[in-house]
Amino acid sequence: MGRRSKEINSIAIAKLVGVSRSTVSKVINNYPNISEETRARVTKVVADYGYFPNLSARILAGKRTETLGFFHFAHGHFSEDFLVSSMISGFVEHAASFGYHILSYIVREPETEKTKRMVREVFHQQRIDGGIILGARNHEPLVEELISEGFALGIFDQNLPGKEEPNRIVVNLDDERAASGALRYLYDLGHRKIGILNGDTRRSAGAAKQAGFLAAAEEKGIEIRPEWFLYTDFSEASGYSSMCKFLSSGMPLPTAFAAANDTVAFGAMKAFAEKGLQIPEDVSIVGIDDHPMARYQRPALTTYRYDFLAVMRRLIELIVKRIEDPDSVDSSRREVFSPVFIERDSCKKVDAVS
Amino acid sequence: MGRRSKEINSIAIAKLVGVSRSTVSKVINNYPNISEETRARVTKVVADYGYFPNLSARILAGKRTETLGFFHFAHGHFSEDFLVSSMISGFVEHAASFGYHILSYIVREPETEKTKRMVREVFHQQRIDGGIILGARNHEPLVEELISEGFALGIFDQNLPGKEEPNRIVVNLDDERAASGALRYLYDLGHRKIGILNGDTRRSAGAAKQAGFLAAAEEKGIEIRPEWFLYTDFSEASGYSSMCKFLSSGMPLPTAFAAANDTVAFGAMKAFAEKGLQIPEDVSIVGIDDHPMARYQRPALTTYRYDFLAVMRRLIELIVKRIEDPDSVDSSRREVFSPVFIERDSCKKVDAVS
DNA sequence: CTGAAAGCGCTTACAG
DNA sequence: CTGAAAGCGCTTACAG
Repeated sequence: MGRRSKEINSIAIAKLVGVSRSTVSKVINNYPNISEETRARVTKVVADYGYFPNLSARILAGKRTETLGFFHFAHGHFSEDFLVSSMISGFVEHAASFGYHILSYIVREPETEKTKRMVREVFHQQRIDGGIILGARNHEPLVEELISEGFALGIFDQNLPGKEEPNRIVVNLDDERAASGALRYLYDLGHRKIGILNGDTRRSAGAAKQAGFLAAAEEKGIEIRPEWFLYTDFSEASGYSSMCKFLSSGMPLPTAFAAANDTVAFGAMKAFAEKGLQIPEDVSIVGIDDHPMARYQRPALTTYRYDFLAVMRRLIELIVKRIEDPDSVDSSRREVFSPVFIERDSCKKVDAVS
Repeated sequence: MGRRSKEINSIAIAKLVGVSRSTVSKVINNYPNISEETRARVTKVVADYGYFPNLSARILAGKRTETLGFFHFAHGHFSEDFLVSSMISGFVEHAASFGYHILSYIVREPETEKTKRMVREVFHQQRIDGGIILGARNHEPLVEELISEGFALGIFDQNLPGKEEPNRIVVNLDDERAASGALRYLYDLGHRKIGILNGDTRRSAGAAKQAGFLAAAEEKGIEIRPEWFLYTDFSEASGYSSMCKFLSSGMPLPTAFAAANDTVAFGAMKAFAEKGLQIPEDVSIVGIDDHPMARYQRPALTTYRYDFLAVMRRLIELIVKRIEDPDSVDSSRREVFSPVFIERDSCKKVDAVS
């Protein structure tokens, strides 16, 4: 009928071998002070009967769950899912190499009581040993609450420069460098009239990218005109609608745009296409991420590549270390990864007339 | 220090309210026969103290884990990861709507003792209530073993026509219909010299697609010449190398190819491009899947869309039903979903000369 | 090197 | 409607 019969337990194994459950347990857990002969006999019976110690009983007796929660804060839109979900495979495999299991969650409305409860429950139930947070805003109350409750958290993309943020492991990509690099690249191609498709500045990445755009503009002595500074929330839809609105405003067009991420650039490119504007003939555009789709755009999008996989690997490594030996990792660890420039076909050289 | 202090437990709650642990438990589990007054008092204290019953203790006492294992059999190549991982988000959310958690695994070498042990352990440890299997071959021994051990399994894409396969829920896409449809489409455009990029016939989808290609060819009275029948394992790399080999063989080119999936088509398109062949001017190609990248190809790939998300949703629904009430779902349930044709730019009309 | 016993935190018949 | 007690299956000091 598909119902499972009972599994064999440690008492049965002990009886079979003719030792105590303590001894079985010690063999299973590879403890010292067991004679080779006993160890061998227990091991054999365990293998013969296909015995697997019950996980819940082990956890209840004080063992770790060896499970990590992966919380993807998605804030209602699906824009990043494609990118994020394409990271999951590598993520799961890397965790597995440490012997850890991955429980995945999508967090759509972190401010909702229902969502908060769901997430907190996962931790408080002791379903996981620690969590990985992706896409949360800076100082997301839910995240701060979990940290204050003492849970082990690894966060991707969160930091407010100058602010102390204790008791968390944070791994970031160098957003400021990517953004300023993108702007400088356009400048070096001769562009002086440059527009920005800015991101969500409530998120660390958004704030850092804005800082990068502005710093490079200032460095090169070019002014970003307010009407060329467009706002998005990092989603393709917002990139599209922002650009549509701008294009139908009748304002003069800059010769190039730097976008806060590739997804936003995709949206803008769609808007350009609908208005009959050719890229890069009529307008250049550069993104950030090297989204899997970037090279399939027409034209292929020039961008900064973020090695998300490497970053996530590192985050897992650090969180596992922290879980297994809390003192081995600073209570407030921070690491930054650098992006790599990928030149493709979406930008052209232009006469540098200011 | 990041170490967690102990959580409050049901004894403490009971003491606080002035009732027994049994009563606390009954309130938590929403059992009847509790006075409204008691229920309210317990509920309040539970909320005030942020009490979450320990999961392991509950499972040990006989409750479900409310967790599903998602096992993606990847067979060593990464070809499908992109597609598969793009399904995970929707998958996780849908499971959440049933109150289920998702534990994800990538299974690379199912024949390895190490892998087998890892997978079986997840079930035997009682980490999950049931599993979802994706990408496994027909009669994959590991899967058959799990079924024979009595675990609840939902399988995507597995069936051998005519064979009885008990004790499993199987959900399939209508591969035969997609394949025969693709071939008929080419025929209707006037193509008579048609090549096939076949898939891995050890997998249900591969066998069914081959049957579909062949059936439609027979129906239309066209012959698939052996040299135009190319073999792949569903991966982009194999599509590419198969096509390269064919193109450098000096054999005459058919006017069109039908590919067992989009990924294989992508590989073939790359090979065409490298040989300077234009699509669809020199050769037409049609895929199956509507891979997220299909519309970004140059030219955009004509294909059959598989609604993977809908299929996975249904699979989850069925497996959850089965777990919660084993008699509510046939021990050998089977459902098939139909693909939808998506015409894009990779095929052209041709004079029908046999 | 081995084992008896306590303990982890819940649920569930059962009795009242 | 409520509670005392057994039981789930393990691990871990502790004693020997």
